[in-house]
Amino acid sequence: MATPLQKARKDPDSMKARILKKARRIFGEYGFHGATTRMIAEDVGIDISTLYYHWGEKGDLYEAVVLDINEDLKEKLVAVERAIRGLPLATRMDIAIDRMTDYLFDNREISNLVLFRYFGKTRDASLLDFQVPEFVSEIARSMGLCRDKVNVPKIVRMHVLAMMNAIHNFVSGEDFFRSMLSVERDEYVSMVKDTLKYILLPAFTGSAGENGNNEEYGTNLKDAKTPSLENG
Amino acid sequence: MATPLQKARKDPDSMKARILKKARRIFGEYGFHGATTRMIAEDVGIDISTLYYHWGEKGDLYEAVVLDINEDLKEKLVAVERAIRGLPLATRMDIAIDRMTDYLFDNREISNLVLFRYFGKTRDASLLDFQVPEFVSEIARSMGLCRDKVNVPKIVRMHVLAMMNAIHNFVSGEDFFRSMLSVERDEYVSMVKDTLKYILLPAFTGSAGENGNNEEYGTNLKDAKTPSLENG
DNA sequence: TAATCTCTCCAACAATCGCTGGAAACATTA
DNA sequence: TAATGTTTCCAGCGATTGTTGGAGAGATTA
Repeated sequence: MATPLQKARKDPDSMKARILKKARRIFGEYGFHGATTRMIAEDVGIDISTLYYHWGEKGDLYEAVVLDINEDLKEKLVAVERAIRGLPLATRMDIAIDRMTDYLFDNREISNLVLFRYFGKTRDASLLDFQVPEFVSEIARSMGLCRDKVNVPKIVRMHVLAMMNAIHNFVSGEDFFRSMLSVERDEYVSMVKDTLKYILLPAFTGSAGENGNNEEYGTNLKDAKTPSLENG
Repeated sequence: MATPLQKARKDPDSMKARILKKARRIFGEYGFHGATTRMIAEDVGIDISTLYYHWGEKGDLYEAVVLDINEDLKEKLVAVERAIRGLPLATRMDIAIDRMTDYLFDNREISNLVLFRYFGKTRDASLLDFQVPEFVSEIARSMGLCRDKVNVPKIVRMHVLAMMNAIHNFVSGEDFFRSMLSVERDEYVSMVKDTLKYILLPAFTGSAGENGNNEEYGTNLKDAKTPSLENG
């Protein structure tokens, strides 16, 4: 018994998938209340009732969008984890920042929607009460930021949140920040990466550009075996 | 010739000011489209047409709200700058983080509205085309993060953006992150401060908890005379 | 062919949106 | 007191919102 979301992800050419794709973009740009079902339907090129035929209420479509990007995000995190496994901590972070930044710049709706979920509220609270796993602990483990692989300390989860938020902010606020700094797209992207590394690497690896020797993070962990996201 | 906003800020007991205060909170919680003029009027306890009598269109009220929090933010930055002037860089950052975090936790709508402005769009773009000064260069100067006091380099402005965004995120996302971590309010606030310092201090001052000896920032700047925000 | 199922659109619904005209209530001035 | 100006509310406007019923078009099955 496949859910509508599973069907859509299985067949990307189906009408369900086409609607979902546009819905991601529009919900991401305007938020839940800023987006209208008519905007989405018009973007797909279909009548509005066709949209309702496939996805039901606006809230259901929004939930599908959130779960959809969550699935994409998880797949990407697994791929990044595989790429950095076994490398020293500083290298792991360097690569992870590069890859996640590139990926999110190519899929801006993801950052937009994550931030909307963090910071925005809905008039009808019951529309947003569905649960979405947040991966912070998994990221902490795959980065090797804590020794205890079962129970990730709260403060470490805060550190991961700070990292992820920093990336999402620069991706999602691109238009605003770029016009503020008067830079082109390419220059902005590389400035984002530089800034993220400038700020994050020293904190987690000891000093900028070098491998970790911080007493809490670093040395003993930089090539520690880390558990996998893939069986979650 | 005083603008409505100036009148409201001058007399905090006036109806204009009472409406503005509630509007800050509701626009901050729900965003421009999520908030309705009826919600605001109901919150003040007045009829909706009274709101329109004082503030005109919804977009005008929203603009007044944004300019209002901007003025508050500027005043706070001036106060913080005065408190940290002349101190070593690490101390400056430590105090600035503490004060700004406390202030924004006490005035969450500010962080909410700043983030909405960065990441959200409006259906009618012309509603948001008013300009708001962004203070990034002033913050960079008052923190002593650059030598050239006239022209703050773009990469330094990016660093300031990263700092400010990190604070706004934790303030604005309090509900979400707290339920994610299962912590009480007080514990969350102190975890936020710890995390901000853990991440930001090493990058800007060389190593955690110590004064700066970074070759770009730090040494020569930690007690440099910095220009003031007050005459802006 | 007839019947059934899947899909798409047209038209319209009630509710809510931003917004306004005009009448009261109140305060100020003459 | 009378006249004028300011503030507030009631009632309602047109437009847009989310949402639905029902009629077709097309493919599949009987």
